[in-house]
Amino acid sequence: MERSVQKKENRRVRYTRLALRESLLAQLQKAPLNKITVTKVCEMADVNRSTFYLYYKDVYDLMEKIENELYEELMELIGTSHAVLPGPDLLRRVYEVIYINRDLARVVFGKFGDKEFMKKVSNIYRDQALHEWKRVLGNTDEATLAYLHTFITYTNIGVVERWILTDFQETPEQLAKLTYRLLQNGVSAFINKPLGR
Amino acid sequence: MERSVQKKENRRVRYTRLALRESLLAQLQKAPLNKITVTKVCEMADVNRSTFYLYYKDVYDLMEKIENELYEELMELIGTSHAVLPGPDLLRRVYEVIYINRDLARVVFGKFGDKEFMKKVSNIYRDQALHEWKRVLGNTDEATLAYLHTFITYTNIGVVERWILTDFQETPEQLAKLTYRLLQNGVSAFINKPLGR
DNA sequence: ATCGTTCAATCATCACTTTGTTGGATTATG
DNA sequence: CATAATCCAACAAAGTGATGATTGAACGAT
Repeated sequence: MERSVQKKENRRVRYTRLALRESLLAQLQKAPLNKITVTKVCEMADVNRSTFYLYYKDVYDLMEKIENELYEELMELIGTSHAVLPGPDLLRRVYEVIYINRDLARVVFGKFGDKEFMKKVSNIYRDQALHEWKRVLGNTDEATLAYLHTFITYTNIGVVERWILTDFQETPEQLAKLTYRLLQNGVSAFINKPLGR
Repeated sequence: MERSVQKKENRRVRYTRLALRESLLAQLQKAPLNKITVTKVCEMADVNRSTFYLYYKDVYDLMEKIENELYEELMELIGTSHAVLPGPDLLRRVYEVIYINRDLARVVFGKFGDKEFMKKVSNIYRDQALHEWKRVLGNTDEATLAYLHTFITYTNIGVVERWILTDFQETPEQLAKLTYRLLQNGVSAFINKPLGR
């Protein structure tokens, strides 16, 4: 019985953190982050404001911490991939994690969510895949590679955002296939004719 | 001589608006919008705070107004297009507008910029092109069309963001070609095999 | 178990800044 | 000159950080 990472955080501490977290997420359903004050979050959470500052710098900091939990989970999945493109299998697993956390995802990626976050997630690929790209695409110049990465990232972001927006109509499996097809076709544009500035 | 929209704004009014606008943009170079207060904007602009509230609700409102100027300009270009894809020619003209306004664009799309804005711009296509898509793609279901639109939007966003981030290395012409190639190839994925949920 | 003891976690209160709003004085424009 | 635009200053209300005091969970001794 020794989940090493799990620290022996006080029941108090865990409750406080959870209360603040839930309060923020609840309020994000009604208002954008910039309209949500530390005071209001603490009121709803029934936690003293000074306690809030003990853990977080401001509401943005709190939001970041919440996001990071999802991020870490996705990181573990993606971090091991070394392909040119995220394969349909990896995509499916990523989408499954998002689906499982869909209550959180709706808020994080939703109308009032942080648009930067998804980009950060997609960037996990970058370093993993960079040298693999070079191998396949030959001596393509840096600028082309950069646009390739951008293309992969944003196709992913767009698909996922719409998926969430339309309330997860497709299965992770179906969405993975769709994304992969988009990526394959887009990338072929690079392979056949590099940017050649 | 009757530019109907142009109202007969006072020289004073125009100056006040400009001062506030420049002040905000200046501060956005150093801090995100949520750290910028009305008070500070007015100080730097040397405009009384009550005057600020005469024109804008808060800093977010001011930012929105600034963005809308760029938006209107792009709107005029894009609003007349009816093709399945934004053609290389239209893309070039759009990129040229962005290039001309690159000082503003850097801030709007930059590190502390509003990520929603670009999406809004890209959405101008949507309504224009929707029925054209149906014509070309046959009786494709709504979901597939939605993803098609998302794909077009985000490819565009990604390319432009990177373009700005890397300080406008390519010419609008070159960038238009690149984007068009990406879009063409991606869309072909839809044409050949619709989503078929 | 029950009791202290200890120390982290939480709270109550402070001084300060920002926010909207208002009424009236001042200034610039047409 | 008339008046629209701006400034001034004063206000209550709200939000912010930081302080030192208070509480309660964990633990060893009884």
